[in-house]
Amino acid sequence: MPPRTHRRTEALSRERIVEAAVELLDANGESGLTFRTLTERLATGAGAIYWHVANKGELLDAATDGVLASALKAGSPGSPRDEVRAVALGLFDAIDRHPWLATQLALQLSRGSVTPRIFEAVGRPVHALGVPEGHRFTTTSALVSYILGAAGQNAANARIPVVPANRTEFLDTVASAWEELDPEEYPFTRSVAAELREHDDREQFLAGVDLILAGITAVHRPGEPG
Amino acid sequence: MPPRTHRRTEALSRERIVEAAVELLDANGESGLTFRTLTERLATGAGAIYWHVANKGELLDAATDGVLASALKAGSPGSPRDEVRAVALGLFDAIDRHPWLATQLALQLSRGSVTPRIFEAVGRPVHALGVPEGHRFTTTSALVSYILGAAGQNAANARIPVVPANRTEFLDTVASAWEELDPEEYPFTRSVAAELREHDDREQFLAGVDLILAGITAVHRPGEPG
DNA sequence: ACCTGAACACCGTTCAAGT
DNA sequence: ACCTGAACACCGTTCAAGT
Repeated sequence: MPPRTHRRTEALSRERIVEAAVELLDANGESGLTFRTLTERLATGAGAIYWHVANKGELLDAATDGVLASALKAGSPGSPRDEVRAVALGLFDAIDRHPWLATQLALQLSRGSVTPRIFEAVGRPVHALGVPEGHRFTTTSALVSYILGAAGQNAANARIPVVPANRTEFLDTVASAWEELDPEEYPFTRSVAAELREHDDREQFLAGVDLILAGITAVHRPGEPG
Repeated sequence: MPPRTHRRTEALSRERIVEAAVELLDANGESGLTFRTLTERLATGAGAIYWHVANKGELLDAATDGVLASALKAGSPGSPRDEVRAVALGLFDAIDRHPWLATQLALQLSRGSVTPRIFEAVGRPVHALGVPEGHRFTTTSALVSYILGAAGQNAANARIPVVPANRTEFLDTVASAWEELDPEEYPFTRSVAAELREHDDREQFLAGVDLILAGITAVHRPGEPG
């Protein structure tokens, strides 16, 4: 029996290609996915991949679709507010695990199936919250914009390679830099450096969601507590 | 006197390079800026550009910085709320004019001088609004996230080349597509297609800002009107 | 000190040729 | 029907050579 230097070659398929693409993106970021790394990983030629996938854009779309689907499918047992929070956190955590997702979502939001899926997930609880017709689209858009914007910033942070244990130290460095800023030009940013040092990304993200929820309540159901 | 086929060659400088880069980005998007197009435009060689600029990343940083500076420097005469709106609109319009700016801001927000500048511009009026210490960082972050997220989505839309006159028609196409969605899976998105058809991007953006401002008021100054 | 432009390594994509 | 891998056009970057 000859030594098996490579593991058994499974049949190439669209799924296996997309799966490998996601792994490469997760491991090495946007620039980690090239047709060279992909052919190497799949032990095949470039043409083989192009047989299953039209081009790199389609590959990125498929990767985005897959990851997005699993991010949005979390069950939603609680109140509308809890559901909004759950959907928001689902997207936040997905982008945290797959930083490239933020860029892709921003690029794909305009066209395709991405927008309706996110819209639907956020819009249902918005409706349930009692937001009147004529305001639901705008309200849902505001939430989606916030969620994607905040998660995208977080993803940008995640791209800076920092050992989790050093995160405190990292925040400390940034906070110290803020404290060194010109007091004439940056009085506010300086004054808020201490809050930066102590904040938690996830908590802060949720606080923003709650702020918008409070705004929704204030505008549309002014009688009730936030 | 010989015919002047090219206009007089001005001295190459960092400023002239960055200026040309912005023009190429505005005209043809992210992919419109390459060292080939840039050398052609400036009638020079690649090495000449590298003499003034370390690499493409630095060039993009400089382009971002310049455009951002002019976007944030609008005077602010009114109330804190008006100032928040003015800063938000300034960024929104800048990204509308320079769609590539959204991507750059998202990528650069983590490090560098970009964050403090935006933070300062948004944070000052937040402070003036009466948000108490301990909540200013989170509140400002929420606004900045929303502003960049919403503007980024808008920039993604702007990347789809549509003649302004056809915009109504374009929205109509998207809205019609939404109305064709599976009623089981997308009840909310379908129900909101009509609102999509009639919305105005800029108004909607401001409505989101106002929603967050209402939330801030509700949470931190519960006695006062939104 | 500043500029030229050929050369290099790398990228996405194509395609004739194989099985 | 599916895969191979050389080839193509293009990209960012370098660098010996010029002025």
